[in-house]
Amino acid sequence: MDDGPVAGDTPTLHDVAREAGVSIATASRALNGSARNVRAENLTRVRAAAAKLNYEPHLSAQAIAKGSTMTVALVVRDVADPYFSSIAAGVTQAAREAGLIVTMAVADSSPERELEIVKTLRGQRPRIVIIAGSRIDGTPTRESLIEELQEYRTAGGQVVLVSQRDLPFGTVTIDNHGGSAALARALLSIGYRRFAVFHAPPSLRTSRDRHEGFLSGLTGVPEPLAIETGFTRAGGYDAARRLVERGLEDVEVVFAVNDVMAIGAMTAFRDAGLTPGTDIGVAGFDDIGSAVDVVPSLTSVAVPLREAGVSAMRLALSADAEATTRLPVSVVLRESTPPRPPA
Amino acid sequence: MDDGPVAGDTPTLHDVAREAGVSIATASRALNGSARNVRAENLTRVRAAAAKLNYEPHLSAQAIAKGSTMTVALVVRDVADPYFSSIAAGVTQAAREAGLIVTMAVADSSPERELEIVKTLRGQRPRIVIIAGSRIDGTPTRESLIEELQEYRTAGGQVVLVSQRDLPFGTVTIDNHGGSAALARALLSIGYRRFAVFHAPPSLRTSRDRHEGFLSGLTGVPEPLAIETGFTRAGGYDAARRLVERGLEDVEVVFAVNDVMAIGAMTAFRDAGLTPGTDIGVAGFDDIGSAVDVVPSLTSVAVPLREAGVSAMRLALSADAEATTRLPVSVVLRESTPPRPPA
DNA sequence: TTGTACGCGTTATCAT
DNA sequence: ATGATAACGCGTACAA
Repeated sequence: MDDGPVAGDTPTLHDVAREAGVSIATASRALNGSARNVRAENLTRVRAAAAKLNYEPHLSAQAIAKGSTMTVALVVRDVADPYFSSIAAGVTQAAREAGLIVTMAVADSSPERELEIVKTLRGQRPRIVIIAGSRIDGTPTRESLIEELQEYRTAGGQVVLVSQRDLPFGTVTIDNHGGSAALARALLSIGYRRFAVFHAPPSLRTSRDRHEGFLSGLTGVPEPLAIETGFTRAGGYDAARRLVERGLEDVEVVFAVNDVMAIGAMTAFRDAGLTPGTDIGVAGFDDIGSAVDVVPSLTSVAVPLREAGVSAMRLALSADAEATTRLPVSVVLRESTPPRPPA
Repeated sequence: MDDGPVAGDTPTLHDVAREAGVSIATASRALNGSARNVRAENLTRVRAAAAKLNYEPHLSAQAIAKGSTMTVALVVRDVADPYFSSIAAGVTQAAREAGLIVTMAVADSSPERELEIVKTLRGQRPRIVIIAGSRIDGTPTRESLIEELQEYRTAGGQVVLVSQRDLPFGTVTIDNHGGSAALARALLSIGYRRFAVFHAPPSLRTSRDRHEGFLSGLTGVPEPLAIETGFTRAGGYDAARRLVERGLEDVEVVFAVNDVMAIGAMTAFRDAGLTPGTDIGVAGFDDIGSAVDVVPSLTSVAVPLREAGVSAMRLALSADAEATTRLPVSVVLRESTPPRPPA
């Protein structure tokens, strides 16, 4: 009658080996390594012992022994934002399928914070680093960040950026420019001629691309009115309020560079006594879940966010260091931009 | 002129020590341990060397050397759901303040998957395990899960459950029962008398608590009509459709046990030609962000989700193994339940 | 205060 | 096929 390990102690490989009556090396082989090179009987004995002791290998120990981890480090701007949480969902799903563990850090829209995260993240020695929604465009930390990310590479890690292009790393982009252009053409085709654009500061690359893409899709109409504001619901609300104060004049439809801005704008219009869809058209970008639940339902450009997360992982696992995946988007016309009869 | 470590190699403490001309032990003390016991000059030398080499300590190595990690393992039902992503935001924020690393796993609404996750998670030897939105009520895996979680405890880890009570672990609950009762009283006070409840199967504890709480708040009115459906937007849509098909009869207001269900229900009513708020009142629970952006804006019960995540971390760090934090909720009446003049 | 040496749990190399 | 044993990178007694 053996009394096993001391109560309250987590069993180690050593305990399993002892329980199975084999050496620790054989136990290791039976559980993790090349199971082919171990006698069938010992294999079952070890497995039985592991099950009996409820043994789980110590990942950290494995990591330092093998010289590499099973970790993918995910950095997002804000988990609570449906945009990023959808990407995170895709990443975790793909990571699970690949048997990897996901660690998550939140950058809070701060480039400094982001740099700090990426720095300390190195301590984890992640196999893969995925950064979603960074705004490293034109920030003073840009160079340092690139440098820091290079180090992961030389250390054998993969770096993938989501929706951040022009950097020497694997990249998953969504076709912001093309999607906005397609939206512009769609709105033209159903009769709209006078446009306004609610956009964020151009240093935010996503906003700039969508803005420019929209302009490129407009032909033969007056220059749209551009209102700069925040990339948030509050920003959209504020821009709409300013537009109303200044006088709608002949603006027929507003394109907000993302859905939450568009939804905020709709609420602002309504607060000002205007009915979105009827008095003024509204379109967004992202096609977030609630786009179909607002009234009127929101015209938008559908972005496969979850797919973006999955693609990021796929890219990282492909070991193709600087490949780019561009995700297709699709225009979804809804009630917020009803067809407009020619004047 | 020294040539430092081989290019492409991640510097170790050994490299730092060599660069600074001290022993590994001194380098270790200077960077992490008791910095008091090292001469000022060596301290600066080591720090300079670490900075020059851009050294980051290998967390896995630290973990096995110290015998404990800096990891908090977060298990959520679905990251893409705003409910859980808000909790996750709170957890990551609090973890950051405590200098801990968050790993995230998604349980996909499956108790089996949840058990599997909790099992393999042990490999991480997390300091803290936080489980949000489990549905371990009455499932066959319940006992195994409890047993598994106990092991974390005996291994020196902390376990905290969010919105899951009656288990021998730290718990953060939201006052589902009380909040629903308060909502019921509020609706009574503005004139509603005939109710319907859209709820999920009672094995889902959250749904059951909200349902029962609502009933307990109703006095002197007919038994509400109860429609069982899924805990999702689609479930809400479906329940509303069924209610309409069956005939609204005298139902004046619907309470859906969460907001996404309520929003789905509103869309279903509208699809059926009814105007929510006017033809039928609708109320939800959670007060998710889009509650103010739907039309009519949704009456709900506000839940401090982010706070829940923060509280879970606080609880875990307090080392008070089985304490319970109950988060207060508050009724928010909006346009979806306009005051109803007495008949 | 500093350095030496051992231990953490695992994998991998090398004999056997 | 199996068992010693040397790594892996770090913390920390212990000795100096």
